[in-house]
Amino acid sequence: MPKRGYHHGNLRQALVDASLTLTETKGPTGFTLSEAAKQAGVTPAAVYRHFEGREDLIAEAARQGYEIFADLMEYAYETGQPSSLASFEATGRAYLAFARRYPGHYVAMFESGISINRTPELAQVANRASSVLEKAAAKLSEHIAPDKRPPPQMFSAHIWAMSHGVVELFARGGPGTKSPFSPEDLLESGIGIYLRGLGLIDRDG
Amino acid sequence: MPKRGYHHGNLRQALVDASLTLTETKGPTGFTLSEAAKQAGVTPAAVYRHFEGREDLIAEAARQGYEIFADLMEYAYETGQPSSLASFEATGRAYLAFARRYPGHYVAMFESGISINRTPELAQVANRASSVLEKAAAKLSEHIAPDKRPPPQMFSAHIWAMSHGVVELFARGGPGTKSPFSPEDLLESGIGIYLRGLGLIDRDG
DNA sequence: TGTACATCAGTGAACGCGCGTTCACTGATGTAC
DNA sequence: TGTACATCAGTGAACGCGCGTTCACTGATGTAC
Repeated sequence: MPKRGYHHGNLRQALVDASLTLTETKGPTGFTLSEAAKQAGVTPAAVYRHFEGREDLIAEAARQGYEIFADLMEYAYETGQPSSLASFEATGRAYLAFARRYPGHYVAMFESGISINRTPELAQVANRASSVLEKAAAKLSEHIAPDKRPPPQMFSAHIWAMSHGVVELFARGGPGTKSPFSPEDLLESGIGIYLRGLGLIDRDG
Repeated sequence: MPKRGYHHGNLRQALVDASLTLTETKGPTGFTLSEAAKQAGVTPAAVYRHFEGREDLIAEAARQGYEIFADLMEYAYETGQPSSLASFEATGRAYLAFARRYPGHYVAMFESGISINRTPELAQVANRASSVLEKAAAKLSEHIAPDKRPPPQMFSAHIWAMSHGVVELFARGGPGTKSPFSPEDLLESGIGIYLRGLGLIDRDG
């Protein structure tokens, strides 16, 4: 329990949490500094004790998101080991699982317009997340004959794109919401077909 | 040439065009009714002669986007005929080409938060666009043995997701911008590998 | 344990701003005779 | 062709609102003696 009373106790994190709830329920536009402050039970001015301003607050929410995201990806990767195929598939699933479970973070990271290069710290943690996927792709590509092996960054990009597309179009009330397939099924089958195309899964597997 | 003078001549479309330029240069947040009016050389109040309000203006921009989009997809489809494979690939390329060439429309359609179901008219034209892709997928699936044929809506969804993901992450200043591959190459190769996975392209093709 | 004092997290009032929207109006354009 | 009139597209002033941000302040908390 945080301390109560005149001093909040842990206002900084409470503000981040409020921001996440807001972006989650009202979308990236719905978030305002004032509303976040109000939701944390505090005056808008109090925010400036902990953040430089509005952008800084969103950036911190995004940073925490990337942190969780990178952890999740790393965990998924290790869960799949020692099979590089299982590792790769697990990271794909982890992407969607993250979007589902941390929608506020997801919006802050990908839809709030915050630049990855806003601070070195943010760039670094974002990079950690994507390098897990690249590592998984690199390991996997060792199973492809060198002469017909596409660059691993290329197919990690493909999987990232498909995952992101599924999330945006089919999992977040987007234009594809009326699809008869669940986002999970869609991504699972999509990755499956793709890996078959790389010759990494049996034609009938 | 539109008429000049006190009466604008074609203010309605001028406002839509101004909105498109704004969303294109400043993102979905950068658009305001007042700014669009200003850019069209007119008072904000004048907008209400032609639109119900802010939302209605964005919706019209999106509607025009879907119209162009659907036309482009249909044209791409026909260009590929009689080969169903060529048709399918062409529609995928058309998606990215549309995003490139009509960035304002793209934002209005996919990032402005406008619901596809805002008006029946909007829903209908959006549906026309996606049904082209579904038709292309259906034709293509005839070349797959019936017992191992996934539902055509499923793989049209896969291609749509990958296309959208490539656009958002790699073609619009997103987090993947530092990728060494062009969005076009990424999408082309991604679709290629995917179609190989469906058994529709030769392993070495 | 008690007192004096420094620190600093949060207050509350105020600011300037641009927003979307409304309203009564004006004056250019189009039409009837 | 000229005049009277109806239409209606755009004006400009005004509105209430919530925003992000600033500032001098206050009072709770922590520390030194």
